[in-house]
Amino acid sequence: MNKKIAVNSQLRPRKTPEDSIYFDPEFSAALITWQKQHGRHSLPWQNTSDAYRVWLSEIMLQQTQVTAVIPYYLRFLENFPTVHDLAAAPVEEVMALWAGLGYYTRARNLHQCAKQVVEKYQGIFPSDPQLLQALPGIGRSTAAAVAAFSYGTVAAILDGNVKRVFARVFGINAYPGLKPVEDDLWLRAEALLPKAGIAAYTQGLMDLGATLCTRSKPDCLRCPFQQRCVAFAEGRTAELPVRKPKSKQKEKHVIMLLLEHQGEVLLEQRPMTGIWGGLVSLPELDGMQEARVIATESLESMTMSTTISSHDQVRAQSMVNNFGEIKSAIALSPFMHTFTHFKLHIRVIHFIISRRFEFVGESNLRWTDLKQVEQLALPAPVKTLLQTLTANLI
DNA sequence: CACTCGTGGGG
DNA sequence: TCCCCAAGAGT
Repeated sequence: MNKKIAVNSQLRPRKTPEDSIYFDPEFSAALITWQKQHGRHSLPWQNTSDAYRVWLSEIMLQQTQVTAVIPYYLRFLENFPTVHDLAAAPVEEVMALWAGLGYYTRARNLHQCAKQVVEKYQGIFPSDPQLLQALPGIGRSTAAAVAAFSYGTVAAILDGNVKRVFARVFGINAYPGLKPVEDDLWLRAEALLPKAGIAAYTQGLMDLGATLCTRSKPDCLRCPFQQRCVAFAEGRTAELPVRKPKSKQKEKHVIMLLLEHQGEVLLEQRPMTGIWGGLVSLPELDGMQEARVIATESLESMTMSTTISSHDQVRAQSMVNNFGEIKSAIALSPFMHTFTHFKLHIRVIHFIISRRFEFVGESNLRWTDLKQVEQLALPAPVKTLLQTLTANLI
């Protein structure tokens, strides 16, 4: 008896949906039918099985809404029609095209991934999700989506849409971000996979979550799962999925130096790690040290407090000492930029100077023509600021 | 594994 | 104004 089981498991080394207590072929059948009739069919990255386009869209859509992605996707395709074009491009160009879309590690991984696909796979994305997942920027869910849409490989996705749909349909009473809960959701996702029609099924999960099973005001009357949905039956669509436990918003402060000289501004390449990693931005002083820059119209009365860190003090003083004649020093209105995990209070001091100073040795600082703003990988608020500055100069 | 990493839109 | 969070991955 035991021997027979062992033989069976050897013949079927991989777990199939039938093995799971969550197995339910009617789920996928209903979803596939719905998707074909009511799903989305004309998004820019649909109606193609080109793995490059599928992959590009999936990376951009990670944690990002469709409406935000569309212009970036089209721009990338124009500049990089194939994975070979992307792989051959300088990383600065990739970063510049990505600027504004957020999560900038995605852009560097995108570029690295393109290079690896060209080198290892002759520019042809593999169809095996495990091989895809070994590439930078491609996780379990993205690997499955790319394989399914490009090659019809049967593999499970588990994105925000799927988590929300499952949480409601199956009445999951715990925050989906918790490890054990997410593990259970993966088991369900695997068990519910169809034998055929994986592309329509995968698209259906996304479409259902995006168009009907939205986080607020879900359109349950048109939902193909209304009859079986736990949340609908119990009137708990507003409570499910369980919200993320809120952690207190941290706040940070920073002072940015906007040094301008004859249509040029001083910009600094940011380190690869941390916020806005790898982007170009304005030089910063650490505002957490209660730094105070008192900017006035006259050079003589411009002072900087000594309460800032020694590093920043040296940095600021070296700049100030090299200003030459300061034509004007104006503190712009402070503003705030909100991230997922904290708020950044930004104060910008705008100096217009008469002499452009240079730097000794290696430096991440460089003077840049304001006309190049559009081609630079700038953080969204900094880009807005510089665009406003440019507009006012005209 | 809990945390980090952007931005824009909706309620 | 403020909070939530969207086609997640890397550490």
